[in-house]
Formats: sequence, structure tokens, C-alpha cells
Amino acid sequence: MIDIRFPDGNVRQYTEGITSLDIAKSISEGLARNILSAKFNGKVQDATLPLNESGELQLLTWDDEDGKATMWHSSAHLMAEAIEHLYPGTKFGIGPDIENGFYYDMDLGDHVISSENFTEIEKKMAELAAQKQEYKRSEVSKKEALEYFSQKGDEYKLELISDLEDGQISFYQTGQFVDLCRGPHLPDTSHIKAIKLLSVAGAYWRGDESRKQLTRIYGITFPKKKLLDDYLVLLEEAKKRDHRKLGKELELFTFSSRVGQGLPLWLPKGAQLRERLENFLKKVQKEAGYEPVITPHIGAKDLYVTSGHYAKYGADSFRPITTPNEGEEFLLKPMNCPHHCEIYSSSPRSYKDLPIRYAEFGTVYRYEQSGELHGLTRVRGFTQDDAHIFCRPDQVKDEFKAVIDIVLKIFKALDFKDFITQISIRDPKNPSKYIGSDENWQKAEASIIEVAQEKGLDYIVVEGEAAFYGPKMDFMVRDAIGRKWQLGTIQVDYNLPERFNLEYVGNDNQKHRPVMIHRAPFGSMERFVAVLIEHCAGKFPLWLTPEQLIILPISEKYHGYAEKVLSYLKKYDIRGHIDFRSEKTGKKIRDAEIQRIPYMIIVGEKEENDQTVSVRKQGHGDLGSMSLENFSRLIAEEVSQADIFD
RNA sequence: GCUAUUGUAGCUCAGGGGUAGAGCACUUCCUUGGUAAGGAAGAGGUCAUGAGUUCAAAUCUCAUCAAUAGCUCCA
Repeated sequence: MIDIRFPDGNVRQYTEGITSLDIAKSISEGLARNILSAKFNGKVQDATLPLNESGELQLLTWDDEDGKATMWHSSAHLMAEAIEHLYPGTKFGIGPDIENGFYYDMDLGDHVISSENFTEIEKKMAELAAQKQEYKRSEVSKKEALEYFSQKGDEYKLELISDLEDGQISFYQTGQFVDLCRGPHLPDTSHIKAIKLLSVAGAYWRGDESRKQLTRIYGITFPKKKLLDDYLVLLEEAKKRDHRKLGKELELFTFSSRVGQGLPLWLPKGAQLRERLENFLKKVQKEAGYEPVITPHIGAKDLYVTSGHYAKYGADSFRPITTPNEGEEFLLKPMNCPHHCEIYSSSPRSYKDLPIRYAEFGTVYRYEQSGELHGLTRVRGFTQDDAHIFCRPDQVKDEFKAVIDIVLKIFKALDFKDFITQISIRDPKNPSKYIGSDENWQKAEASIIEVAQEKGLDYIVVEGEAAFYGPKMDFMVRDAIGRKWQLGTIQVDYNLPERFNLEYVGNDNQKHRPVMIHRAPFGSMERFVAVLIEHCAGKFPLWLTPEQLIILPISEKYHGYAEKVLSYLKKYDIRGHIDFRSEKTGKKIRDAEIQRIPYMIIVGEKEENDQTVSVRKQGHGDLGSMSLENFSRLIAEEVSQADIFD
């Protein structure tokens, strides 16, 4: 007998060799139907694999990320099986599960697959799934594996196998389709109830552009039709929220090929929005003891040679610009830190001066490959809400904490409720990759983790993801429809103070090296605005939105009253304008709704006589009529809800 | 940067070797209206740019520029 401990702490006894699936059956029919795979002693494996020792067991269903992964990985096999039926002779590369679904890379020979073929492939997959084919695992020797695929003529699988060690190779078979795979897989194909192929694209074999381009088909599957329908609605919703589309519709920003790729042009409304965000942060930073600094857009090449960035990124940057007579070289600045270091060292510093916090909305230019550019999220010229804190080692923790407070304030003000933080620390196996004393690193890593705990943050720690100069904390938000975005970052840096020879005089009258904290709560204004647009679907919070209201006179007779209302509201710093067009009210409302103007003020005979306004809220409909005073109070309250003007 | 697709009016898009189309937006006129589209008329385009093929190119070919998707990359 073996002891199996379940996640709830229960321990039950089973005969040796029992499978997770059988255990599920012993618990309930429903669970047996829904089990996709199992996690045994921390390792995800087939539900049909016998358990030969005592251990901890978690039965995985669709509700577990690992369960979903099993489903999608098995779906990739199912797709390959269907394609082998439809296009015999297809050779297969790799077919993993991904965050949302799966893909399979394949060489179709002379065949060309386009999205027009999806329906027939989906149909075949559904047909095979319904046959309840088992995923049969078998262990094979390297020799057998090589023989099988050389007979099949699949050079991709042969290449994969030749990189594997003998004794660790397994095959999975569904129907006639045999694939090299470490698993795990579903008990059988009947779990796959809803199938959707999403896109087809080229992908180089093993990501190497010197090698053959294979056809990659992306798809997703679900255990219930309803879940697929929900997912498709989500995709539609994501399309509607695309910041590139909304940016155009709401006249926030544009691009011009004459200006150049990846160089955004902020239109008046977008610039206004961005300015409000900047002013908000400036105010918060001022309260937190930051001092604004301003530095030029270019810097001598040597500055970046000193910082070490030239060696690392110089080849992939815009080429230096040179003075006509002296041939001096300058770089468009790709970052602000070296400039700020020079400000720090412009004067001797005492330990009493620290921390010093320099903040700048610094516009930087980085050469991004043309294929990487994407709306406002990936551009070649952008503005960081940058700041560098120069402090003593004993101040790192408090400073870090204070930066977190700023990030949290921003998230709160902009309604990012769901986020996690990722703490990136050194790779313990590879200490030579990093600079700075071991002691400093330990201190910094420990402080960041402590701070995260003290702040009650939901965090994960990832080893080996730290920058070479120090550990960092990144903030990932989940937007209103569940997509993840990386925004702010806080980094501890021992490198630049060293390279720029930054010093302060301690209370021991000796020179010491300060520690630098780089931080950008928004990340970049461009990227942040893009994420914000998608998060709120263009319906910005009232304090931010370029146009807070529009006044809709019922007819020309009430234009005078409309102007009176507007000038009253403007006294309270409320932004809006009047729709003077000779359109019907229904039309004006429709246009204002589409423009996502938060409040529509309808004025006609009744309002003029009573000196009131009739208020309609975007997306909510008629709120009834109220006095101007009450309306401005309503607006003021909503603006202050963001808790930004405290 | 690589591969594929795309580029026609301000926007969304149809068309396609014989000289340009729709809807919305815009202008003017009629209409003066009560919570998501009132009516009419008008104006607006070297069909991304450059070259080639052709009697003739917006249409076919090539190059360039840009966009989109995927790959690779991101201080």
C-alpha cells in the first residue's frame, strides 16, 4: 500500500500501481470525467501513469493552469494527427502548449495551408476527438526512436532526438499518429470538445532565420463549447480595445511615414491626456521629495562608453551623430541615467545629503527592429517617467518602499486593481555574471523581498532574471479583460555608481559609494497610455479624459442657455464643449456616446425655465435633471474619487 | 532584420489593363427636434512612392516606403 496525500491535507491509502485516474474515480464520477492530468510530488504527469510510491498528489482539471496546459499540448497532437490524415507526408517540428492554446510547426512540402483550410482541419480534429482515442505512452530507446523517424522521413524529429539522451525518450500514440514527446497528455481525446484554429504564420525551424521556415498553426481548445464562445467574445473585445484603433478614433495620437517609423505624434487630445498623467506623477513625486532635473536629448558617445551601454547595445543603436568640423561623436540618448549621474557628481556630496532623487520625463531614442514596432507599446522615441535615487546602502530599503508607494498610488488612481510583482534576483549557480559585492547583493535582495512582504504585495521571485548590476522588481498588471502587461520597474544598481565614480563623504570622513535606484512607475508614457486605453476601452477616468462633457442643446433656441451652462461649469474647471450642429438630439447623443464623452448635458425649454440641466452618463443612460450646482458637485466628487488631489 | 499579407476619399472598405465607387465624416440648404443615426444637394482621390512591360497601368512586374501577423530582439 502507498500513502497519497491530497492538497487539502487528507491522506488516503491505495494499492501500489494505482493510477491518478483510478483515484479520481474512487473519489467521484464527476472528478474522473474532468481529470486531465496529475501532479505527483511536484511533477505533472499522465493521469493514467501508475503511482508506485507514496507522495503528494494533485488531480488536475481545467481549473488548474497545468491542467489547461495538458489539454492544449494534447490538442497540438490531435491537430498534427488531423493534418497527417489530410496532408500525408507532412513533417512535424515542435508543437507545444502556450499561454492561450497551442501551436504546431510543420513542413507541408508543396502544400500551402491558409485560414481557409481551418474548417476542414477543425472538422477532422473533432471527428478524431470523438473517437475517444487514448494517448498511449511508450518508452523507446534512442536507436528505436531514430529508426522510426528516419523511416518516416521526418528530419526535424530526427534532429530533436539526436539532441536527447538515451533512456529519456518517450513516444505518444493517438490513433495512427506517433509523436516524440515527453508528455504529459490527456487520458484520451474525448476531453477536447471545442476546437478553434486561430492563425497561420511562418516560423523558422528552431527560431533560426538561417534555417527553413515552417508553417505554424495556432489553435485553442476547450472542454466545453461555452468556454470557446466566451473566448471568442474576449478576442472580439480585445480587438475593440486595441489602442491603435481607439487612438485613431479618439484622436489621441498618429504616425506619419514622413516623420518616420515608430515615432509617435501626439494629437492635442492625447497630449492633454498625457500631460495630466505627467502632472499627476509630478505632484506625487514632489511630495515624495523628488527634484526635477532636465537633460539634453543627446550626449557625448563617451558618456555611454563609460556607462557600459555602448559596448552592450552600441551596435544595435542609432549611429552616432558627429559635429561637422571636429568630428566629435554624440548619441541620441537611449537612457537618462548617465546624465543624472553627472548631475550627482557636479558637486561633492555628504552622507547628510542623501538620498538625492532626480526626476525627469526624459525622452529617449532606441533603435528597435522595424518588425518589432507596434502602436505605442513599442516605439523608437519615447518618454520615460524616469528618476534616479542616489542613497546610502542603509537607505535602500526605505527608498524602495517609498517607490512602491508611488506605484501603488498610480495603480489605484487608474483602477488597475489586479497586479502582481516579480522580484528578479541573481542566478545562484552563476554568481560571476553579476558585479558588486556579494554582501551588497544579499542585502539588496533581502531588502526587496522584505519590503514586498511588509507591503503585503502579491509577489513571485524569479532567479536569474536580475540585471547584471542589481536586483529589480517589476509590476505586471492584469487589465479589465484579463491580459497581462508589464508596466513599472524598480531596479537597484551598484554598477553605474562604480563606473561614474560616484561618491559621498560618510560620517567617518571617508569616501563611500552611493547606491542608485532606477525607477519608472509608468515605464514609458507611450506604453502606459497604450495599456490604459486598452484597460479602460477608451473610457478614461473623469479626471484624465480630454473631454469631460458635451452640452447638447435640443434646438438652436437654447444655444444661449447652453453657453451660459458651459461658462458656469468652466469656472469649476470642468472641461467640455457644446454641440452646435443642427442635428436631432438622438444623433448628438449617439455621436457623444461613440466618442466616449463621460457626461452629456441636454438643455432645452424645460431646463432653461428651471435653470437646470438634464444629465446623461456615457454607457448608463439618463440620470434625470438637476441643478447646475448639484451637477458640478457630482463631477467634483467623481474626480476626487480617484484620490489624486488629496 | 527575416517570412507572409496589405496599401484606393478624413474613416471603414468595394472594384480592377480602356481614365474612380459606397457608407460614415465634411460643406450648404431644408428641418427646430427631448435621451444611440431627420431629409436633400455638394465638395473631396496623380488609387503609397519610383521605375518597367504595354497603344493604354490604379489594375501586371520589380524596387522603395509604410502598415498588419508571426519569428528573432528589447538598456
